[in-house]
Amino acid sequence: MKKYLYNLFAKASEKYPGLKNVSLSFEVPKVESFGDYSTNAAMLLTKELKKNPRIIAQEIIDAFELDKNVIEKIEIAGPGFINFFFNPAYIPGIVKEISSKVDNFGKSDINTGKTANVEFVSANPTGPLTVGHGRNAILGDTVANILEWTGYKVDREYYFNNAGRQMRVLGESVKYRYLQILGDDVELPDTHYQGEYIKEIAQELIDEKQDSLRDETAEGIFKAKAEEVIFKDIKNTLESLNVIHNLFYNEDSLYKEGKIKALLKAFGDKNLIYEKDGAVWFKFTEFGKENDKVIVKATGEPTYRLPDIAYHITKFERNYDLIIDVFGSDHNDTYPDVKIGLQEMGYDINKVKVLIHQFVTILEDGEIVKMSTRKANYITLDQLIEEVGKDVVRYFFNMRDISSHMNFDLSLAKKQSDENPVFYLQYALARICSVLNLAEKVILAPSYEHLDLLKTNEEQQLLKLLYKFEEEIEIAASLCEPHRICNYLENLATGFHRFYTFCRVLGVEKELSEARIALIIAVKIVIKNGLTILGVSAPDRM
RNA sequence: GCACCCAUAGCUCAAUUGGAUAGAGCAUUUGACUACGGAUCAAAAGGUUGAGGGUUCGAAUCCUUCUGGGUGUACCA
Repeated sequence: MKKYLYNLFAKASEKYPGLKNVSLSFEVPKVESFGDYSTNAAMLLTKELKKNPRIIAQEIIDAFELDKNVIEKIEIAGPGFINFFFNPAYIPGIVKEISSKVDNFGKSDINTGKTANVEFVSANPTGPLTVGHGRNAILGDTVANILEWTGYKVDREYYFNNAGRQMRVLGESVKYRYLQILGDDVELPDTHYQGEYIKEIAQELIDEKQDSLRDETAEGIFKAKAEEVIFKDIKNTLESLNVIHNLFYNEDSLYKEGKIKALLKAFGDKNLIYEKDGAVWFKFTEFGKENDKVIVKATGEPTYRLPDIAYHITKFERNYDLIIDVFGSDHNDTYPDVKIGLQEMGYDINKVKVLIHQFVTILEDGEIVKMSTRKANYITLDQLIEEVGKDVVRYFFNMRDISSHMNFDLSLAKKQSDENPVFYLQYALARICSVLNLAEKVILAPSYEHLDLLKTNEEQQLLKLLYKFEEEIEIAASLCEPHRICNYLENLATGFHRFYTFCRVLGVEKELSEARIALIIAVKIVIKNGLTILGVSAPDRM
């Protein structure tokens, strides 16, 4: 319907040239009596034309070539809105379109030919993934899905660092546990990783090598074993959420390929850095930041900023049209530095989109569960998946705007009650499938010949929702906001349930019945496609 | 102190990015199946969008000053 309106305006602008300068937009009014779509184009022209917007609106309407079979009525309302009322017989056409595209309905080609890189999770292998990582993982993966639906070719990338201080501490932690199991009287310092998983890794080493590792350094086999085991666990956890990265980028390769040194030299040539107290500092104060920051420590080791910038440069060198970083809010102070670095190296930082999601607060019986990997008093992502299931985890993390602090009430999620929107959607599907099964038994098939019989209020509302699916995906893609898909699907399911209670599919006259079968098949396809984007399964029964 | 984010119905959250009368679910109250799955539907009630000021035809949304929360503010990543 919207596409039709755009065409209508494009033609009208030949007769009414003022329209060419308007950034045209159509909205579905909140109130039904304001029509199916509405535009504020006339109001946007008031300043330019210095005329009453209602007069402008009338002039625009006069320039239209109208087909009464498509648009029944046009009204000017309020301060100058132009409201469009579509012909009810035109609206069911969407059902036919859906039936021909099926799994591809909702896909568009607005970004075909472009490539995107979505970097997410990127946790260093120091411990199991937390619930916070879960939000990150689901957000990144779903954004990637949405981008793919608009035509992007997407790489899902995981950036990690298996060197550095944290990993050293990890190796030491394992060695302490190893010695403890062997009966040595050593204490694990507070500063080290306290989790049970450390003991398990130590036990594995004992099973494999007994006490022969007593004199090995913590940096050697202990660290290596820990990394191997933990990374495998991380990948397993992600896989159980259907999150699969196709690229892994190790920070180490930046050093091996000399990219760190080269970048440092480039910064030097551009006079962006200086030495002080044996360290190398970047002049962030010249870019409005409060302090300059160290990028190479006195020990000669870079801080994370330098490799982060070098890493992002590789993304530019790999020619992505869109570069997305997914971070938790604890990183919100670091990416501006990276952007400054990139900008000074001459890269177009508009290609970089940083998604900062807020923290997840876990509530259990009304109590807040605080989380820290090192102190090990957290709920792991694995535990969460086990408690509530993959579908609920994926849906819950997707359904909120990323900028909102999210409360995840465990006791509530465990209940799996009707408060859970996942079941609401899946129930709609199950109902549709059930009706379709019965239809088959009485030898009724969908027919697209008499769709104009779909004219009750409930049917028309449902049909109009179907039109919006593709558009919602496009908006969700351009804003990187997966929660819009959830909102849309819940609306669609409501529309269906309402239709279901007021309109019988079976047991009415044959032509109407066939048209309604066609309608619910279309609804089923759209719900299924929506759930596919979210990574939630779409069962035929439940 | 400074930076970023948040504040909307009793609770958890939306609001087509500046649009017309701010919407859902839960909880509360009241209705609806001898027929396609009642994990459903209909209706009532619930609001000074944290407070004040500004911008304009029009503000939950933009600017500003407060208040209250979150996250950072390392020669950790």
